[in-house]
Amino acid sequence: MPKYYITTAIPYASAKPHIGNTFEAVFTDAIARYRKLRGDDVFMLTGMDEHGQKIQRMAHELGITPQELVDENTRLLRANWDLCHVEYDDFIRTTDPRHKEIVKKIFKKLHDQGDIYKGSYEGWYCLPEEKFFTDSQITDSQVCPECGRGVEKASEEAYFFRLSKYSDRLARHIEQNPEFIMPDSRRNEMVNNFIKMGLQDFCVSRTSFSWGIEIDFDPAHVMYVWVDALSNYITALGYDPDGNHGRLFKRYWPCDVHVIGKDILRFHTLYWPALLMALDIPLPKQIFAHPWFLMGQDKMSKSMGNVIYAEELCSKYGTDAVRHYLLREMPYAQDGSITREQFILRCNADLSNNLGNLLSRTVTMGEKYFAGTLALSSCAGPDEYTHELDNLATEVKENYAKSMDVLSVANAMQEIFKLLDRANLYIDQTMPWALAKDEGKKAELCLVLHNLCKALQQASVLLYPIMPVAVKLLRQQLGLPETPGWKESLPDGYSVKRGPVLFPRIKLSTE
RNA sequence: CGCGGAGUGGAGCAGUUGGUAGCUCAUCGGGCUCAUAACCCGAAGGUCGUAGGUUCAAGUCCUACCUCCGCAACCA
Repeated sequence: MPKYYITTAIPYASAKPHIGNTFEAVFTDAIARYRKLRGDDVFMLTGMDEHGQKIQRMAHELGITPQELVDENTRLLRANWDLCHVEYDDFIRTTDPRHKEIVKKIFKKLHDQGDIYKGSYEGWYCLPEEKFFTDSQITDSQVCPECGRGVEKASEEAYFFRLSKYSDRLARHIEQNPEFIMPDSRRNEMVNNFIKMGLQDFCVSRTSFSWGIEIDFDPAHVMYVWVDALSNYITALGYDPDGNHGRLFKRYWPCDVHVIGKDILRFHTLYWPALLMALDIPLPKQIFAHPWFLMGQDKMSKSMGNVIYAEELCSKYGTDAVRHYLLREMPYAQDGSITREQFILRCNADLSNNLGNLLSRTVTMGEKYFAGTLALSSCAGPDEYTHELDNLATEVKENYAKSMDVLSVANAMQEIFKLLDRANLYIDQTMPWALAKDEGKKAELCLVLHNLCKALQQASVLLYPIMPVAVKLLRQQLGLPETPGWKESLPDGYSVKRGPVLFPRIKLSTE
């Protein structure tokens, strides 16, 4: 059985999860569910990044300990994942003892072999904010981008990782493995902006705050984000710098795909691979940087007050509708857009009118004309329509798989709706209500309903990674096992039973 | 001249290797009644950012320009 290891990035524990975090988790979950459906041995990892100065400050301002703060935000994140039916295999927190212990060993090993060295960090320092800023953040005005007060050049003793040493190897690897960074445009950004200019060492420790993993051999320092956070992908699997790796690491590493946001591309495509090279373990096969959701045309931000949270949408319209929207509307490489109106229109068109209504009319006719009991044996033999539907279903499934295989989820979903559209048309073409009036056409009528149930069953398989719970409800009405199988087919005999409306239409006016 | 994208009917988007411009929503007309006022058919609507070029043929390649967005390192 092929293995498949997939991860989300670990969000920073400074705030409750917004719709972008939710998207990433749902997207990753959908891919993981798809791979499981295909029969892979899947391991999905997610977690939380819990250290750093910002956490320390926030906790201080709130009058609580950093640990209390991250405990609460991690709880919120897991609640969000649960709400959205994100089924992960492990959740790693950078404050977990298992993580800290290994990261310390990693840091020590890298230091001992000379990949980490002590130097000094230079930047623009804002005294009142106690923060460093880069040249590009300061512009010409020489004021703090956060508080507007003056900044001055300052330096601080810090450890650095020798990224420069791995420049050439990294460049070669990216060139020889075009699928390593996806989409293409993101790879180009990294290559042109960084690789070609030669990589600079990066800072991996700080002395200006204490909420981080301690560096045992130099207690004045704590680890700065990179070594700490990025390592989560291997510490969770039981990686051991001494070589006594855990079972999971042996089974699942190297990672098949790290799903991340486009904002942290650099760290995952340059820093992380170089760290792995230094540790002498294989690189992940792919880093996929997904785009962002915009609120209409605008970037979502707390200061603009236009941030959307999954909880609200889920409670109003249902989790599966939210998953459907997020996955359907996020393009492969460009930012997607979400507004309340777009959301409602999309749900009504795809879920209520197309999918839900198709199920509804099919099951109703099954009950009305056959008392809910359908059997292939009482159907007429396959006709032209049957072959056409079967061929379409085969084609849709193939295209769906091709798209899902390259993480193009929105395109895969379009395929499913081609089949559902065709089934809705099929009803009008065959007019089962007319067949029902003629006792002599009972077998023909039976075939129509059987073909409709078959189309719904086929669609349910493909929809499962997207909307697991709705699919379960749909299949109940068709008398099928709750969980679909990739290669399953409709049984010869089954009974349909009308259930609650799958996706009630949402009225725009009530909002 | 920093780098990478995007600019397609009212709106949102598809358009792999160049060969009659498609989809969803909205609009208008018609059909049907099994269904969640849902479903089906038809129509109107685009000089595919601008200007050139290559080609028998370009949204699809080349050049220039305009507009918008992202990236531009030790920033979580």
